[in-house]
Amino acid sequence: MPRTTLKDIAKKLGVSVSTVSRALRQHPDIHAETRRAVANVAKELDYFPDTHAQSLKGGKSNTIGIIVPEIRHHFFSSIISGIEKIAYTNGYTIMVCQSHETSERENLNLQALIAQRVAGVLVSIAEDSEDISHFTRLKKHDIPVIFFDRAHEKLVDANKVLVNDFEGAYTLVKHLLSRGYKRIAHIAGPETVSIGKQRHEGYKKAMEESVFGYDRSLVIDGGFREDDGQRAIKIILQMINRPDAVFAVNDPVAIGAFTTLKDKGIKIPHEMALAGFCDNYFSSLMEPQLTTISQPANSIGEKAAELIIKCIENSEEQPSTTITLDTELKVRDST
Amino acid sequence: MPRTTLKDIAKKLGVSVSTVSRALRQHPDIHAETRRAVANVAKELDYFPDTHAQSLKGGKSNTIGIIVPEIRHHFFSSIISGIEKIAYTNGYTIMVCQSHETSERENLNLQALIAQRVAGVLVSIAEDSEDISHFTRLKKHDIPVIFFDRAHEKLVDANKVLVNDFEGAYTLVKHLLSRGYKRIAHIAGPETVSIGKQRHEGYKKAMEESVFGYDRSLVIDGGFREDDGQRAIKIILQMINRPDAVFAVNDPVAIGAFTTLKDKGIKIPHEMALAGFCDNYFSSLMEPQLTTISQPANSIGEKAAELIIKCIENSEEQPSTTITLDTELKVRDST
DNA sequence: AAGGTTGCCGCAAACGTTTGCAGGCACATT
DNA sequence: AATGTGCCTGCAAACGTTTGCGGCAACCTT
Repeated sequence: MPRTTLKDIAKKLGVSVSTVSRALRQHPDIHAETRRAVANVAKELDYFPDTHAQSLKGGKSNTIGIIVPEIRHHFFSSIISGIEKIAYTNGYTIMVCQSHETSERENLNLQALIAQRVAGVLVSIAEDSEDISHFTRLKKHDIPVIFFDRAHEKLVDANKVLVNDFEGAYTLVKHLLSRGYKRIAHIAGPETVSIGKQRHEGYKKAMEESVFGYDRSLVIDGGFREDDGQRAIKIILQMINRPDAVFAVNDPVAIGAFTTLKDKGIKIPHEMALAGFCDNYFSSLMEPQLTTISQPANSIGEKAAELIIKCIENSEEQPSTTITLDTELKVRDST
Repeated sequence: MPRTTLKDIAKKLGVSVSTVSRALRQHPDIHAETRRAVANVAKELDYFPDTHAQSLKGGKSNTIGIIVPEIRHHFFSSIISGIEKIAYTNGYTIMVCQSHETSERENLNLQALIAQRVAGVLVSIAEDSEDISHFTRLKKHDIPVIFFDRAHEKLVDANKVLVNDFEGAYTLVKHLLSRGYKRIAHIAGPETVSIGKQRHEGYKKAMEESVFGYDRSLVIDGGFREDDGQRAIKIILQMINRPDAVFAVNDPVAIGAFTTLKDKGIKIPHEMALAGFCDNYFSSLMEPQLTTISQPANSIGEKAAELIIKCIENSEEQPSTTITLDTELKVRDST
């Protein structure tokens, strides 16, 4: 059975296709009775407008594209959940892509989204996004884009929804210092990505203000994934003057460090304290519960969705805005 | 700037639109030189075919719809990840919807997916899906559908990718019995959903074979969400003859029970053992690590994606198949 | 040289919608 | 009776693609 179209309804009622279209869209030109009749037949025949035909005609679709590094990370799936909620209530559907932390995949995802004529794109960039030229293609295609959680340092005039990375890191490290930890290591992310740079800066400032000072050798560079955390913590454990606390740049890295520490039988926090930027949900499930800077994943998604919809619907160029959400220090057992 | 179309390329080269279309699709009728010229201009102008126009013409899109109860659950996001991987390598994109465990939202999601003319739908039904008539609409629209993880008992001739729920539950409860637990409670899910029924059945059989027998009063009915687990474990804790072990039907329920037990300071497994059907990742992060029947979430997604693509591409009606994946008993600290 | 073959290309229709414009009808106004 | 005024509806074009069919050269065959 081919899908039912406007033509089917029109034929059944002996009216024209345009009348049916207008009737369904509540156009005032159409007689109330006709409208009712159309509505009835439409329901009877289980009619839906074909979104492809609609977008083809209108040049726009009602789909919002999302690119995240990994769907599986609770932090990102929570954000997606937040996005979906807002998108849904505004009549948009979402299309989710994963970059797997590579800009190559990011680029391909972007192609697919452009081909889909998405109304807008929400993206949290991959850890290796050195070259960000692929995002300029969106501009060429007049597709608004919003960067959430992670942005690139070169992206200055862009819409962003971020958390207060610098301040969060600063607060957390201050907390560690106040707890009496003396050698605090930092498992850092790539400097080109905002959360990598800003969190490192926050750590740096707090350390500089301490009696111990900032020591670059206590910073282990890496990516944003679990195995980066595993690798880094092993390096830290072999340091001559072993640190007594670790600040991990994000969720997977903290978990990688966490599991490795447990595997090696190292007691948290007595032998090594651990804290990081984490999803609240996760860190409270673990044992010991992790002290973290908790990030409002859902709100990030909601704000980002609200902003992109605003950009889509007021198509006049908006000034680029940055929304910064506050983080919260959650002191728990791991420090 | 409007997007570049076939017409733009054609105009620039002084050929017809159809020639450009064929050239890009490697049609043998087109001269090699022409084809090269077209390819060059296409790249220069950053051309992508408009998927809406394509689907409108072909009546099919390259989008696969997915409906899950919650994206945020690691189990489902892992499945989605598996689906995305296979879909991606076969040139499909995915569109993700959440039912939030209500069949009402499920229905609306379905509408959106039909309107999108998705090529196929993968769905894990909501816990309250009593009425499943909305799925028959897909059939009317000639859209293949595959149920993964959860199916409905009334869906007999449908494609399914499930895990061996009955056997998994049976094996797990046998394990608990062999560990010496005497009063094993079961936090059950809705009977209309396959995983609810089958896991209960597995539990029942194992108990019937034990010296203790099957006692319906040890089974607490509920849904599939975290608060169901919390509610159920509280009931269990207040039982006159308190059980010494609990088998939770799924991931969120087990976590709900877990956190509640910890909050109340009840030692696992000494005062109460806990086990469940869980995602492997999760259960190994918790402390004590949870004994579980681990489910191959990624494989479920991959198999489901492979199957739906087969259904889409061999459009002749396939006989309905059910793929059952094996589970694995992971004995850990919680029992 | 007439007819046949082959290689390359364009015309036009079709997919399902939306929408500016025009037209037809009934009624009220001169 | 002719004109004007709403009200309702239909025509047709357009969005960007794909594709069957036909056309027109150039070449080959007898």
